[in-house]
Amino acid sequence: MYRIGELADLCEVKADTLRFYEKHGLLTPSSRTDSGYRVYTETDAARLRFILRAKAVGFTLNEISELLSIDLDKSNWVCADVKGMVDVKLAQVQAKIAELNHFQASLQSLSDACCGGPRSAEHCSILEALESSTDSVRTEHDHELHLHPFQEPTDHFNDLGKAAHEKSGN
Amino acid sequence: MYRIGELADLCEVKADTLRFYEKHGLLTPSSRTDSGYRVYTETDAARLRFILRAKAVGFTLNEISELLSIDLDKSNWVCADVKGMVDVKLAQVQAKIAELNHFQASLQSLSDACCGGPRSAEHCSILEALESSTDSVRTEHDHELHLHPFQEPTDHFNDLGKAAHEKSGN
DNA sequence: ATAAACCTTGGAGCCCACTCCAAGGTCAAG
DNA sequence: CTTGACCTTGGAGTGGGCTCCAAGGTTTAT
Ligand SMILES: [Zn+2]
Ligand SMILES: [Zn+2]
Ligand SMILES: [Zn+2]
Ligand SMILES: [Zn+2]
Repeated sequence: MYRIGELADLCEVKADTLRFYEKHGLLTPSSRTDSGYRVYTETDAARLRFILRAKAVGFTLNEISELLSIDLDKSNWVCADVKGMVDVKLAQVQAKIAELNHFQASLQSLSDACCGGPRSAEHCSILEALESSTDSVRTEHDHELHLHPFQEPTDHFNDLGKAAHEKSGN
Repeated sequence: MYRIGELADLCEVKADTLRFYEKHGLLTPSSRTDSGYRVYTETDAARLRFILRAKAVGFTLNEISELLSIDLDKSNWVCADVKGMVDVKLAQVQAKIAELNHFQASLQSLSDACCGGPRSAEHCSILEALESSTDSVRTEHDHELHLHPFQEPTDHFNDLGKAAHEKSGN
């Protein structure tokens, strides 16, 4: 038997969260004290742990509601039903990962092209890339050129060397 | 000069979205007709494209507001500022990817352990894993045993063959 | 002249999972 | 008997990005 704060501490959740789960039908305490305090049994605690484990693998609370009702009525469901839910979620997660991998690659190429230094953002290749319609990103390879405008012919060599370091835009 | 629907079609966005961006200070049309219709210039269109490109690399609209104000006032910002925003976003995206990779691995091991067949969910290893406190997942390797309770000794061979296909739980 | 296709506004609703608040009741220790 | 830690409720707020609605005004084609 736990009061709300005890169960919350036990499962490293806030009491507010337990009230929220109750409001949404996921976890109703088995009883109340005379004064109205929620009283959770060990069974309630097990149900909370189920919820938290399902959350830890990426299910939403709505999906967890479904899983809970299946769990309480197993004989009317088959493995295909349960595995179906997992596989749908898996596909969603994989789709999201793919999207974020796109973001990650784009951000990395923007970051790589920018010197990150104290020079004016007027020359910043990140802003330039966001302004322009092309997908390629210019690398900021012209620092010394700006700082030393009167270069010797050997700077052509520098330019070529730097150019070789540049990432090609996609 | 575009009316709202024209710009929306041009950039494959809904007119509602453009009004939403305006309400949130991201994109205000340069003028209005006498009858109150929004009129967008080519500059406005460029700004919208900036917004859409920033969205495509994962920035939120609030972050895009910041980027836009930097872009309009470049001389008062430096590369470090811009690259900083990109790198913060990059770290956020990478953290989210890491979380989703966890989800993905957990879901995959749940899925792998379940037969996905038409048998009662009473034997489902997915539900069992969500109920139990251990992190390992039992593989459902006992189908034929249940369906054909009177087996010949050769079924031991079947069991071993199946066991070799099983993924080990984590 | 009239219909169709456009445009205007303010505001509500949605998904998701909390999180916080105010105003009060309860309970154990000192 | 007071203090402080706990508990109760309903409801509002957060961030994010739209999306839809109603009730009207405008433009264009026929
Ligand atoms: Zn720079
Ligand atoms: Zn830069
Ligand atoms: Zn099965
Ligand atoms: Zn199963």
